[in-house]
Amino acid sequence: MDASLLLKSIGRHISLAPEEEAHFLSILHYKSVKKKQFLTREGEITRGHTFVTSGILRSYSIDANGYEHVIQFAPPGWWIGDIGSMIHQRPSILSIDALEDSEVLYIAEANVDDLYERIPAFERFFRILTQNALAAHQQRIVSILSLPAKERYAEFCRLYPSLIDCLPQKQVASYIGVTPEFLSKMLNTRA
Amino acid sequence: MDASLLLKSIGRHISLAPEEEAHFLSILHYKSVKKKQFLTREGEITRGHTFVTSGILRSYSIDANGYEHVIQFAPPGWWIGDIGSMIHQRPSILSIDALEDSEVLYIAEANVDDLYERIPAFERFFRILTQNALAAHQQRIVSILSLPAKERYAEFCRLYPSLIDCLPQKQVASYIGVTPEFLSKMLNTRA
DNA sequence: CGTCTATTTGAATGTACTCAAAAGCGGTGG
DNA sequence: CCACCGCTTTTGAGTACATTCAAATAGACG
Repeated sequence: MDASLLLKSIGRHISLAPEEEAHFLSILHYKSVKKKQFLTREGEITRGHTFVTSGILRSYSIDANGYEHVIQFAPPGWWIGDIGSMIHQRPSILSIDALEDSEVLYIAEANVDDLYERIPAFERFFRILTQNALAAHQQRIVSILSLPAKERYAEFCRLYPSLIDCLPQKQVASYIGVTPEFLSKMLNTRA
Repeated sequence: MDASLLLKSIGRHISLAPEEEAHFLSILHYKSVKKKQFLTREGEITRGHTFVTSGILRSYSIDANGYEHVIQFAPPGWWIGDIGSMIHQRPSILSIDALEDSEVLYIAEANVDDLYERIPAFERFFRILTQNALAAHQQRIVSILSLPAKERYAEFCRLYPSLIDCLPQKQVASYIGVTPEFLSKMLNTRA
């Protein structure tokens, strides 16, 4: 279990005393998620705060017709989860699975409050993390409401250039909110 | 300037010593925003964390065709702002104005970091606040991507029953992502 | 009362979807 | 190493949900 990426990410916002770091590492769990395996299924309670160290995961909802809608992709260095399920301890409305063989580290929800008590700096860390996520979500809502499909695609390419060439087109279509057929036509129609 | 609603809201998550509360109140600014007046215009840097004490505000983006898209409504007891502009101190992509004569309290962005230093409990308060907002935004993205217009409207009615009968239909249409004409037809077409 | 904005209604249009089928691509096993 | 299988991508025809534009009606406010 290699927590170096996670510690580096934390170190960008707060500094931990050696014993604090040790305690943090002691409550960390490791999990391997092979391609197509689930980390969480819709209806389950979320496992906790999950950080991706390798591979790539996605969270998505399933609509009344059985179609999937991707809410987030999580390459290494990103956190993923159904935040509503996490904070209210209610069944998840999202499923999370792996698009490639992946590895994650997570903090069980049961340990999170204790972590905040012991090491208040984590309040700050997760505040910053959550504010960044909120800004991204807000931006996404603006895009979905304000931009036509073609520009939502362009924006996705701009924001996540490294994801574009490692994701199946079908997944990108689902993220920007169009059918795979429509995205294909869009990309193959000049002008 | 009546901060009782704000203090009550804070008290639900953290407790403050009398001198902490006094310090907090001392950095609070009051502003009246009359109907149709702006709190923030697109392109400006956000004023800071803003809490509504009376009236109702909305944040919205304007697309290439000049159409408005409502991101959030803020009745009394709610916070509002362009979080991206706030945390990165960059120009706002949202405009915020008042739908009714309103009053807000805000903390200037310049004082926020100092507030976190002096009273670390505010790290916790804003962490919780932001997590709740993130959960709501995530839910909204799921709805926009997964539900047809009719059900997005039904969900809005379910989530914000008190807003439905105090908002012009046009504003609700903008929030759920349809034109006012279409919402009108939707509501006047029996099943 | 007059003005301004919101809502309704209608007709024409367009963006994106559904369904179907063919073609491409990658992985796996014989 | 090639053949086959499953999944993704492409392409096409028909359709639907939602938009645009226009005009009439209704409400709210000074």
